Amino acid sequence: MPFLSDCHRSTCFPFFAQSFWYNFIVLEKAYDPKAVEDAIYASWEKSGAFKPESCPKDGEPFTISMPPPNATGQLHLGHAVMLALEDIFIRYARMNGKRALWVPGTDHAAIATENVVIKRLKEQGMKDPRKELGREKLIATIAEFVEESKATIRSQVRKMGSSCDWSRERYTFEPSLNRCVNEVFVKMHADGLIYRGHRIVNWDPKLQTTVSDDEVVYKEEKGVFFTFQYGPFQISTARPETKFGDKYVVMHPDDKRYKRYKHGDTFEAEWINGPVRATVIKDESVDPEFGTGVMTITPWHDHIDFEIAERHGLEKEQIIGFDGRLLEIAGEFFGKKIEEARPLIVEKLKAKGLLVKADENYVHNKAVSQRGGGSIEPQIKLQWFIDVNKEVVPWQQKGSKKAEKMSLKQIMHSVVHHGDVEIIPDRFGKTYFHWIDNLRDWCISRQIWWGHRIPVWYRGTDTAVGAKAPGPEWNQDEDTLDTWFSSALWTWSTLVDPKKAADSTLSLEEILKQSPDFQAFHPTAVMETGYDILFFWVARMILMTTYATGQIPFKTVYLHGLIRTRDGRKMSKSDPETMIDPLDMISKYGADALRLSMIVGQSAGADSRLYEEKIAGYRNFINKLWNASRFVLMQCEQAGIDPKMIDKLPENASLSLADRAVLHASECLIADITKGLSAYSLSEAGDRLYSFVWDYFCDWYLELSKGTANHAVLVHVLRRILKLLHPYCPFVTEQLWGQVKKTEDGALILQSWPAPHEKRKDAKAFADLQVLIDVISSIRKLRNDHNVEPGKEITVTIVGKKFCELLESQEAHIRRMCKVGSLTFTTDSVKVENAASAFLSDIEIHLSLAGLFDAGKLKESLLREQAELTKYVSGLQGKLSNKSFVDKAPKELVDEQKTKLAETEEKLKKIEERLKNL
RNA sequence: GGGCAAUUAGCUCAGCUGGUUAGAGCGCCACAUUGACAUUGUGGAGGUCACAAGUUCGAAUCUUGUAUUGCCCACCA
Repeated sequence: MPFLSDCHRSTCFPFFAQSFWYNFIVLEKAYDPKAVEDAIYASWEKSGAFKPESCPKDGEPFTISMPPPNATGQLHLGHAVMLALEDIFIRYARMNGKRALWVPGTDHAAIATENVVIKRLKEQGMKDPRKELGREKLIATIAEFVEESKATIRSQVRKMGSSCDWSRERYTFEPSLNRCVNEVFVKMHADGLIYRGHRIVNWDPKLQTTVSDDEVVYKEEKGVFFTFQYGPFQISTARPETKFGDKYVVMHPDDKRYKRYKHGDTFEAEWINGPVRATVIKDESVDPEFGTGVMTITPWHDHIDFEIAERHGLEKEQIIGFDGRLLEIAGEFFGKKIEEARPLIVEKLKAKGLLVKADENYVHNKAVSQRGGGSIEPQIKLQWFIDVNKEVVPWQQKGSKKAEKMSLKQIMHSVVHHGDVEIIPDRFGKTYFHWIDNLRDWCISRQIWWGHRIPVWYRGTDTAVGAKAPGPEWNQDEDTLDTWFSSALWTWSTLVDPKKAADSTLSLEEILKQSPDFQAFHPTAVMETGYDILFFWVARMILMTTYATGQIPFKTVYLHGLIRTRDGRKMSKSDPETMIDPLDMISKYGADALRLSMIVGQSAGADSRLYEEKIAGYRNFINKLWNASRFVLMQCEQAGIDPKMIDKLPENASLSLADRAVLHASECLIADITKGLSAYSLSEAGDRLYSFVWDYFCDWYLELSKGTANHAVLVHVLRRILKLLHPYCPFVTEQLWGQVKKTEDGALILQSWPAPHEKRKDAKAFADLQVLIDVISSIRKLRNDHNVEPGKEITVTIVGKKFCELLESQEAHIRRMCKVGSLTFTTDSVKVENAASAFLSDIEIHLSLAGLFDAGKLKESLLREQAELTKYVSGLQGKLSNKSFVDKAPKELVDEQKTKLAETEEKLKKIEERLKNL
C-alpha cells in the first residue's frame, strides 16, 4: 500500500517543489511566527492556491462570501474571529477536493464612512464640509480616504492567514456592483415593490438623513412626565413641545369613564397659544390603564399617532423642522430648539393653571441614532420604500409543485422555515421569524451623498426610473440608497462578470446567465457572520437575493458571538484599555495562536471572552507542536534518514506496541476531526486535536519512542497531525510540512484531507498501551507520594497477572520512564516487605522503600485510599442490590458495574492485607 | 410587556441523544534544569454542577418553578 496515497494533487504545483522554506535544516528551538508567516502567505498567494482553479475541476463548488469590512479603518477582533472561522471552513473544503472559493471585499458603508470623513474635515478646521466642498468634491475626498482604508484592511486580512481569492476582490461601490444595484432597483420598481411616498420615517437631525428602523436604538432616560388639563380631559406627555398642533383626544371605545363622549364630538380647550377646537376620537390602540386613559396625538412626529391618524383620516401637522427647531405653529417659541423650548412651554401652561402634575421620576426610552448618537425625531417625509407585503414575486416553495406569487416577507419566511437556509445555532431561527413578523416597509432612501444614487429622474411632474437620464433636462434624485441595499446583493453581485455588467444592452437576467462565476459558485455554501447583523444583513440578503436571482444566497448561516473582555465587558474604542488589537496579538503570539484562542472553547452564537493568557496558552501549544516536529526531525537526522524520502509504513505486525497504538489513535482522530469539521463543530474538533497532540502524541508516544524510534511511524503520524491541524493553524503546519513532506508533494494547503485506513486500526494495541501508561503513571505517583528522590533508581515488583506478558515485553519503557533499577515481574501475588503499593485492575505494583520506609506515612495513605474505595464500593453495592436497577438498566451497564465492584473489592482486600501487615 | 440564553474548580470554559469515582486550560502547591520543548516535565490540592420540587432504577444532563446575570424585540402617550 502506498504511503499517503491521498496526496493526489501533489504534482499540480511545481512552484512548491523548490519552495522557499527549505532553508531550515535544523529547526530553531522555539517557533517564531514573525519570521515565517508573511513569507508563507506570500507563497500561497503567488502559487494560486487560493483560487478555485487550483482545485480539482470536477470538485463540488464551495463558496464563502466574506462579509465585507467597512472601508473606514482597522480590523478588530470581530473581523478576526470571522476570518478565522471562514478560513477554517474554506481550507477544510479545499483539502476535501472541493472547488473552494472565498471572495474578499470591502463595503463603502455609506453613513459610517461619510461621517468619519466629515468629522475629520471638521477637525481640520472646516465648518460645514458639505457646503464648502459640494457634492462632487466631498465624494472625491471620501473615495480617496476609502482607498487608503482598503489597503489597510487588505494587509490585515492577509495577516490572519485568510486564504481568500484576491483576484476576485470586490467593493460594494464599484461599477459592476453599482450596475446590479440599479438593475435591482429598476426591477423592483417595475414590479411595484418599490414606491415613493409620504410616510413617517426616523429622521436624524444631527446627520440630516433618515435611518432605518433597525438603526434606531433606545436608551433609557429619566425625564419629567407632565399631566395637563386639556378641555374636560387630563392628558399626559413627556414631550410638551410637540403639542402645539394637537387637536384630537383619543380614548378607548370601551372606557366607561368617557362613555358620554362620542366619537367625533368636538369641544373647545384653552391651550398653549390660546383656545383650540378639539375632536374626540375612539381608538382601540389606547390603553385605558395608562395615565388617564386619554391622550392627544401628534401624527407628524410619532409612529403610533401617525397610524391612528391614518385610520381615522385625521389631519397631520408638522411641529418640528428638520433642523430640530420649532416651526411657526409654535408662535412665540418659533425657531427655538426643543431642549430650550420645553421648560418655557411648561412654564406658560403652568401660568395658565393647566399643569396638573409633574412626575419627576419618569423613565422612558428615548430613540437615538445608532450611527450618529443624536436623538431621532420621527417626521413625515417623501421617501422611497420597499413594500414587503405585496404578493407579486413568483416563488416555488420547497415541496410545492409550482411557483406562487408571494410577498418578500413570505419568501424570507419560507426559505428558512423549509430549511433551504439553515441557521446555526438554530435558536436564531426564532429570532429571525419574530423580526419578520414585525417588519414594516423598508425605507431605503438616505439624504447623504456617499452611496449608490437612487436611479430615478425628474422633469417637472414626470418621473423616470433608470440609471441614465432620459434627456438633458432631467434631474436625478438627490438621495442615495441605504448601504444595506447594496450589501444585500453581496453573495451574487460579487460573482457577476464586470465586463458583462458594463454592457448596457444586457438585462440583469442576461448578465447573471453570462457570468461564469455566478453560474459556478452561487448559491454560496455558508455565510459566517456575527449574530448582531442577522437583521441588518443576513435577512436582507435573503430578501434581495431570492427576489433578484431566484436563488437563496447561502445554504447555511453560521453565526458567531461577540468577543468580550475577560470580565465580560464589551470592548470599546472609547475605552482603549479594554481593547485587544488582533494585529498586536499576531505580532506577539502569531496568527495561529490568535486563531485557536478565538475558536477552541467557543460555541456558535455565544459571546466569548478573550484575554492575553488564553492566546499565550495556544502559542505554547503551537510551540509544543513545533518542538515535537523538531524531535522527529532530530531522530531522523541521527539515524541518517531523510524524512522526505519516507514513503512506506511497515506492516503492523512488525511494529512495536506503541507504534501500533499511535497509529490506531491517529486513525480514530481522523474520523473525529472530519466529523467535527463537517458539522461545523470547530471547538470540539480543535480541542480534540490539542489534546491528541499534547497529551498523547507528545507525552506518551514521543517519550516511548525515545531510543526505539520508528522513523516511518513518527513521520507518518506527524504528517497526519499537520494535515488535520492545517485549517486551524495554517502557518505553523505549512512551515513544518515543508520539513517532513514527501519530496514530490506540494504545499500543505493543497493536500488532500486524510481518509482513515481501517487496516491500520488496532484497538487491542491501543488498550494494551493504556495499561502500560497506567502502570507508569502509578509508579511515578508512588515515587512522588513517598518522596523518592527524582534521580534515585528504585526497586519495583509488578504482579502482572494476565498482563504479565504484556508488561514484561515493555520492561525497557517502564525502567526508563520511572527510573527503575531492579524490576521483577510475577504472575501471582507476592509479599514485599517495606514497600509502597498501588493496586490497579488486575495489577499490583510494589515499590520497595528500603531506607525510605515510613510506616506512619504509608498507613496514612493506605487508609485514605481505603476510605475512598469503601465509599465507592458501597455506592456500587447499593446500586446492584436495588432490584429495579438490575431489572431496568441495560444489561451491559449492570455487568459493567458488577465488574467494577469485583475489581474494587479486590483492591480493597489487598489494601486491608497491607494494613494488617504493617 | 414579549422572547432567547447563561448559571459546573479561584478565573475562562467543555461535558452531544440521562448511567464518568464530573473534565480541560490558566492560576495555585510540591518536585525536577545539558539531549524536542521552562513557551517544559512529573505529581498534587481544589467542585452539594445557582436553588427548589418533580419524572426515573438512576439527573450536571429531562420537566416545572424560583433567583441572579446578559442579550434581542416591542416602545407606553
